[in-house]
Amino acid sequence: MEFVEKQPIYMQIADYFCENILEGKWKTHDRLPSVREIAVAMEVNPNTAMRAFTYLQDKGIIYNKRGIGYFVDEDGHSKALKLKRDDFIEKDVPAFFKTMKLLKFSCKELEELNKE
Amino acid sequence: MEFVEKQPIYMQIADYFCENILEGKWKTHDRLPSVREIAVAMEVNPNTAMRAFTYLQDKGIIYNKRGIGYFVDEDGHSKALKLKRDDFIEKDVPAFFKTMKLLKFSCKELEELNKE
Amino acid sequence: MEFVEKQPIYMQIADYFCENILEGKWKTHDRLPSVREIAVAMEVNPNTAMRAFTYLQDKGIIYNKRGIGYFVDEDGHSKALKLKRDDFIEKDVPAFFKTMKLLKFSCKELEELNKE
Amino acid sequence: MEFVEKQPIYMQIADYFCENILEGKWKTHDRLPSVREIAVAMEVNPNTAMRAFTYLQDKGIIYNKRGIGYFVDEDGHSKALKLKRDDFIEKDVPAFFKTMKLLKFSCKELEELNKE
DNA sequence: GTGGTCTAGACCACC
DNA sequence: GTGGTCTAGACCACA
Repeated sequence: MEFVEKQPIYMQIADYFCENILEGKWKTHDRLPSVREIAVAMEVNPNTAMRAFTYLQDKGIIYNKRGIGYFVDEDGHSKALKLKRDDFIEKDVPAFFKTMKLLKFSCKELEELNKE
Repeated sequence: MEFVEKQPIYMQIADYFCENILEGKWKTHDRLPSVREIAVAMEVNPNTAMRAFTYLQDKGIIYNKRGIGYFVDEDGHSKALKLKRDDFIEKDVPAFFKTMKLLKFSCKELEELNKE
Repeated sequence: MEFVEKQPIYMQIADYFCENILEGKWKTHDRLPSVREIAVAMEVNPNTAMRAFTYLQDKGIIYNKRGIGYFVDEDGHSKALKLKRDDFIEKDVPAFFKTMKLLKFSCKELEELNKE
Repeated sequence: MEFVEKQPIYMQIADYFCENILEGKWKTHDRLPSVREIAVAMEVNPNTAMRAFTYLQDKGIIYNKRGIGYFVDEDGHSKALKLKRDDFIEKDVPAFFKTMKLLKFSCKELEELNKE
């Protein structure tokens, strides 16, 4: 049996910023909080916060101005959307359908929950 | 920010048995593997396996015959179903819809993935 | 005036492995030294060695087997070649031509040095 | 493994003046900017700028008139050229050929890049 | 033994 | 102030 691992903290931070960019909290060329601010606010080591930013930069979602900070990339929103959608389709959706099937959860029931 | 911790192992084991009962692998009054067997098979401390059984017994899904083992309860299947459905409806479904909304994921797209 | 920065150590380590893969010292699916071995051999912190590997893994040059080590990827050689060539063409070659021009260094002279 | 350290700043400044003399920006007996001017312009400690001049004076590329300033030597251009060429031939060219060989970079490819 | 994550804290260059 | 790199050392899961 394989046990489920927790998501690394730096990934959860990256996810957090991804989601906030998708929600429009930070728009193109907006400056994100500094590494140190995040470290304090999230009670995390600066290195861990940094790692989240490095990850997002690698993905082309944010960019860096030396000595100033990190900013949402021109294509940040769309890149974040693609990243999250791919993940959603690959992992979340199949798992969701599997559980639905296991619980004999009908699409009708699902639709009613959606309306609420 | 609060970080997501990993699910305790005993809960993952309890989930595993729940799912297998729902799938019909173990039916009413079937005897489940012994704590020791599970501990060996899953490479887990016997106490951890025991804790999973205690949890399932509390939920009325399995019962215990002293010195013999654990068995699926008369209502085990339905109780497991209810437990899982409640959890599904309370947590998984809202989270799923929230993500769908965030990603502008249409029901149509979802249906197509379901067909595949 | 902008001063030239030194290449980060982890990048120099990554370069080192790149070059050795190109030279054929490590071939496809060969296991590279462990993070700890490198740290000791190069008198570097394990984190720094790790960072070099993470970088090479991101580039698709090496891959990882959990608990075993890092290995040269199927396409590792070609990926490393492309990475290095792009860098060479973008940076080294223009700088080289610029210096040649500055020093009035003819192609003929260059060719003679090449023969030696 | 030995890691490459960055070039000392005073050497980078010396290089800068060498290049400008070679480009003809400063000709024989031209007065170079004062140590203080350089220090301000390059945001560098005056001692560092001074060290660059001392180095160039040692090489016979510039000379000093006490209380007036530094000037390009009679043979400054040719000495600078020799210095740079020697360095180019001893270090840059072999390194360049080595990389070319490693990357299987043909002379033909190089020529085409030169034309552009 | 392996890699992966994380903390604590340092030093650096750039703005 | 900002990020970038690096060290030292810890704990974890996996093999």
